[in-house]
Amino acid sequence: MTPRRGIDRAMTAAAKLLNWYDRHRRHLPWRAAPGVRPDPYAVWLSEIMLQQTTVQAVKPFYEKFLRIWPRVDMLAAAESDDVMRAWAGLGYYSRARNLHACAKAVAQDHGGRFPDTEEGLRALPGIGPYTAAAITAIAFGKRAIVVDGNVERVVTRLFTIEEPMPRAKPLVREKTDGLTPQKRAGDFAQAMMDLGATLCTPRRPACSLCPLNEECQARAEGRPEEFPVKAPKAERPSRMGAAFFLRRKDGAVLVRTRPPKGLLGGMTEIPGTEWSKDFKLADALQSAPVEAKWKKLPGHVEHVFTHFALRLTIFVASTQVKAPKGARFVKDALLDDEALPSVMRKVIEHARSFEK
DNA sequence: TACACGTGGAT
DNA sequence: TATCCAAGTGT
Repeated sequence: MTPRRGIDRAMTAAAKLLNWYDRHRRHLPWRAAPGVRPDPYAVWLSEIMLQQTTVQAVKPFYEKFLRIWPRVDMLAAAESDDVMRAWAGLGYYSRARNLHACAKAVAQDHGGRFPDTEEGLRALPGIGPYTAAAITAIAFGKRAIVVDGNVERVVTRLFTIEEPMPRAKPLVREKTDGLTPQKRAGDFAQAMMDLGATLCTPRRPACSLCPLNEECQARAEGRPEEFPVKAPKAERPSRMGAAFFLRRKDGAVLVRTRPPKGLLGGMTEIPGTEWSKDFKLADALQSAPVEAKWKKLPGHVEHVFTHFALRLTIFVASTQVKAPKGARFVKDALLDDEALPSVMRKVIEHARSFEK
């Protein structure tokens, strides 16, 4: 046994991980330099965006938001439509509504400063147990037990937790508590996430490079990919529907705003039918927003949501009418600036591809 | 507790 | 092509 081995053995897992983090941390736009306390607003904004969303997808949105609204009071003062437009394309749009509501609450009820306790943070819209713990640790340097999907993967592997998720959450939290150091809890949390994102990956983890490979039970048993154990997922149902792309003579396009809650809540859409399993194409025109000579376009728009797959048939028409109740015309040049979710951008792209 | 809630990249 | 899944929250 070499002296080096003896030192490693004496180090806690947290010390090993922090040592690794100091050398291999990812450099992300929302991370402060080592030793510098980050801006809680930046930490909060990034954490909300990163919920169920990849770092790569978040980066441009984070930069855009920080450019437009550098401080929480400025975001609080923004128009809701502008926030939704800026969020369009990032998904899970209730996050954007809660983001804005949270900014207003911080500005109005907390003097523009984020609460520095988990309890205080947890009371704000869009901040759940994970985000409250993450902000407490990362932005305020206080010890908190931060458990996200990365931590779940790392910890279930370290301890070969056989109980399936999410039932194992209390045990994972308990184990994470045991690993979390008193100091540098924020760095520890980010180190766990970096480890999960770069080495302790869902498939083909790079165990040989892992700073915790000597204490990992799953690695010792040669089956890291078997963790975390998850219950089998229900299959994804299919739904169908139609959308009606109407051009006025001046080129403006008919759109409407979806109801504030639920799927794509508050976002702009091309008017259409309900999306259902038993959609009948023959009945589609009954749902057209105006009477017109609707022409069915060849092909379909396909889009996959988390819990169902959608196939839309697109109808197009051109008329000179007033916008029906609840709908409005948008100049073609301004259409792309609307709060359009990705599925609606596909609809527009499909319709445009058949023009001229 | 279980389900609703987006999107795009990786395999 | 199909499936998985990525720093979860709200109901």
